[in-house]
Amino acid sequence: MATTIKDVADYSGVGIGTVSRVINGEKSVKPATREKVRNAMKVLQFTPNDMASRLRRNETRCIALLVPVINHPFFAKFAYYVEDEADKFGYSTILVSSQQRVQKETDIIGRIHRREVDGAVFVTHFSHSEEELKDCPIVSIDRHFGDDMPFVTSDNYSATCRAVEYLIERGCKDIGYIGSKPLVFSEVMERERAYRDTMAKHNLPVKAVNEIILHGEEQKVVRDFLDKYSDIDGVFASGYSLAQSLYGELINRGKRIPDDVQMVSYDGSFGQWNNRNFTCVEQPVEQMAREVVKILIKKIKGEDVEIRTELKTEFVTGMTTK
Amino acid sequence: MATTIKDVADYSGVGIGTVSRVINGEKSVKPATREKVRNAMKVLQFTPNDMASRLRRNETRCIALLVPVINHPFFAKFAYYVEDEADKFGYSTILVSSQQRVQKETDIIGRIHRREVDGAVFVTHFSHSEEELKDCPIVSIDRHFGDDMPFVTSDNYSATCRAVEYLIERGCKDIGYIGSKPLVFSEVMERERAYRDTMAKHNLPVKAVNEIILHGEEQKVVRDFLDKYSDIDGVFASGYSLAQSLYGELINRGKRIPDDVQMVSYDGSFGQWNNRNFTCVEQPVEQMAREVVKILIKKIKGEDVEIRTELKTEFVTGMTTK
DNA sequence: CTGAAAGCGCTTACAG
DNA sequence: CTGAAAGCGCTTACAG
Repeated sequence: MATTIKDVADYSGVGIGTVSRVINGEKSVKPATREKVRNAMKVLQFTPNDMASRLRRNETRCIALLVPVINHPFFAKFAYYVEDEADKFGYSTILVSSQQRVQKETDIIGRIHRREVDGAVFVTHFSHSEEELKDCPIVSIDRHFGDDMPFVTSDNYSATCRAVEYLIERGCKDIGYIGSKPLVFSEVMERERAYRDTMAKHNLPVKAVNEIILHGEEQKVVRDFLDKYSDIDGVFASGYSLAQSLYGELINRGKRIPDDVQMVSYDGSFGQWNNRNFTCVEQPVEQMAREVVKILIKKIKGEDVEIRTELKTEFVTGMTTK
Repeated sequence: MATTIKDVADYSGVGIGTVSRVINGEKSVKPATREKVRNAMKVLQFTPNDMASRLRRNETRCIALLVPVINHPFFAKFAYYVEDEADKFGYSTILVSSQQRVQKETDIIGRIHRREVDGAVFVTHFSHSEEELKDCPIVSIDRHFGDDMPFVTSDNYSATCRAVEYLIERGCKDIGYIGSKPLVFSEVMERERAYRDTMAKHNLPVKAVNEIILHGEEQKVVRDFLDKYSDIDGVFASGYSLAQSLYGELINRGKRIPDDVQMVSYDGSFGQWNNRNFTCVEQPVEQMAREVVKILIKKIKGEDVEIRTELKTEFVTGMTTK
């Protein structure tokens, strides 16, 4: 049996309440008593049992982080900062890769209900009933789940306008758009709208593909896109994986980048893993992660939070445009 | 207040013990009773409280995963499979990126002691006293911490011999080695030994740099390496980040790969993020992750486990060799 | 400043 | 097959 607060109390000749007070650093303990207890803890190598205090306090000090996949540069970087920020507040982060399975997402809601975690950060695709989500402290990235679930997003519309305008400035006339359509309403949809609006404004033809794409299917969609619009001289890719696939496929088809086709993507600069720099709209991943954690913790504590938080992207020029 | 087992018991007119038995699927409950209880649970929207059962059972059903950084392709992929495998056994995975801070590593040991997690998977650099590690269910990758801590590794020595032999077969005469020296004894050290042995066997000169390198410092070490050994026509890089840096720096210096310099690396194929394929020794990341989790769970349950588990790598030829 | 006691929501021998 | 009771290791009014 591990040593408990009771053992420490007996050893130091005080009550268990006093030991608890020392553990929790309450100042209402007489210094002499505190020392006695501290000493006993050291001698007995006592470590307080978290499970017990959690039960008593009714808080787990854990949050769940749900991402579609962790081995993807955007999500990995995001996870890195979520964990770091949560840690600052004394929260642990439970990692869940949904692998696009709705079941794993729903599981998280169960984990909140059964008090395995206090709340969750959702980066995902699926929809969930408002009923299920009721009273669950969840904050999401980009997606809207019901009216009172907070989310953090980036300036999708204006950033995409800027990116498409850039292609036009660089001389592109036939600009394609390739994106992945989310399953629930998401700010990501603003990207396509921005593209269409910009094309309309310049009287340029729309060449868009925007489908539901699961991870791993990018290749096929990219091929279909290029088969359909073989004459493009510019393209906006809504997401890193698509941009990667597109780049590879364009090279395969003998296109030179940026000479024959110029590319801009939403997310594309993950320097640590890739020496190539795409011209891209860079999301403030770190800031988004830290913000989402702060909002979640406020929500867990029952404080009021903003429903919508929009953060600024940065436009980064790289080797995929002239 | 959330509904508890007591509410369910009252509603269905049974004792709380019986409700508990139904929750845990014990077969010793009369079907009629079971139905009554099930119904009550549904009506009252009861969800069992995990914190309580954990305390009572003295198990958290959580493991911690410690990696130096999560936003690195090897660790991210590894994390993906660790989480997936742990989930199969009903365990949640708490993610911790140590960011090379010894403090965060030591913290994990504290988390085990205070029963926040049942055990941990360690992928890391630092050393810890045997005292601290005593009785902690921890399984590591590559590193040896004391004699009774199990670890999973790959066939570092023979795989590196094979890789260096390959460079020799391809005509290299001046083969460099660049690696990161771990802070505690690690199987990774076998790579350098393999390189040196192979060079000796062929009477070729040793041009090795093997330093303690923290993430983010690769660039500098690579530059120093290339300054010192500017005449190499082949190089073995012990790790993905080093290989990436090396590749970039060689290109910067006007070298053509593989025409001027051929490269082989340990880890280098992370297709999902990188269209370039390095010639490399590919570690069985998935298998390593699943194995490490299985061993950890056995250890948590007090079963006997092998101290050393070696898994086979695969040699993959790519565009960095002739 | 501190102790005795109740209670967090479960599980599990024990007895029937 | 099932209930009453003890107990997991803490925290926290309450009373002094």
